[in-house]
Amino acid sequence: MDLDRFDRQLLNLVQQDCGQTADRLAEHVALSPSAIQRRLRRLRESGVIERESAIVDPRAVGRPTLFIVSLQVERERPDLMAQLRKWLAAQEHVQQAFYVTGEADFVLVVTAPDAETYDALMGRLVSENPNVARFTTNVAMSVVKRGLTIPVPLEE
Amino acid sequence: MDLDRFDRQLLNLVQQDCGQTADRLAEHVALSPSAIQRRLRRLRESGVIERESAIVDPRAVGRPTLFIVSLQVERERPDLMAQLRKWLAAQEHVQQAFYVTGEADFVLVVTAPDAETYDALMGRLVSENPNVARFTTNVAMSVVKRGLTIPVPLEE
DNA sequence: CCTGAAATCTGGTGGTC
DNA sequence: GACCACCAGATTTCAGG
Repeated sequence: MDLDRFDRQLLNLVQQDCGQTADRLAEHVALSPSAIQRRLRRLRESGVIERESAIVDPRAVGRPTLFIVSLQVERERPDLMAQLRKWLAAQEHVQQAFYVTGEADFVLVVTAPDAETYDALMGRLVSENPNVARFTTNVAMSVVKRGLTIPVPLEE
Repeated sequence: MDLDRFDRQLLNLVQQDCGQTADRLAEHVALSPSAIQRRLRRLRESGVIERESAIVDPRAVGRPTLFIVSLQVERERPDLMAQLRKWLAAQEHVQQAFYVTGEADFVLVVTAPDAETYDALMGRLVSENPNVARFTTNVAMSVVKRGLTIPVPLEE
């Protein structure tokens, strides 16, 4: 699917706020509201817009602590690697998981209400995934920025 | 602001999909649609729901590469620390930035269309922020999971 | 005071040019 | 891509618990 200038503008706007009406979006995109709606629908159906999600304040729901985890694994067994990926994806406390180059093999972003919950999770991680060699934890003392926004250039 | 069982259910649902109608949400929450709408509005106005955002597929917009960066700084100068935070928050390519304990001082998640763009950004990081001592980069080869969802327990 | 129900009104959907 | 008619959902108001 290729995106023209209008689609790109829409993507930038909708990443900031996907609750806006088409009329409101039309103030920025020089397109009629119905054209905007049709484009948004196409973007959703084609999977360019993966999901529309509410971002909640962690402090408000009593889940304040974020942990950044670097994970080293034994890479010999492809089946265990697949299992680990599945395991990570299934854990609700694991917000994000990346398979990376470098010293670490995976980098995780984990939320937990407290250190005990986090410890329990990591205990299960190592006991249920035999190819996990070791991990190091960084506790987030403050969140400087938080989002999944991807800047979309208007011209390719 | 304190949240009852219904609010907590709503937050979990709306983190998965904030485009749902109140009727649809009512199928899961045992509340009338109008009660749901009022609660959602309150959650937004009180800041429990910070933002509602579309999540776009990085591949679809030609910005496929994610970098995980560990940053070490000289911590002597509080003013420079504040400046660095501001700088990070202002960079559109910096999706996330955490101030952490441990070996690293900051962990960043950065998007870029290619390595050159990334290099240029990091060049500006060090030249415009004199207290940046060093950084190490991990390139994300694959994204196992990606989200900002916080599991909200129904009972406090 | 908060929840559920009815009426109004705004925004989204599909056809057509 | 814009215009128009139709319908679904959101907002407001009111009654009941």
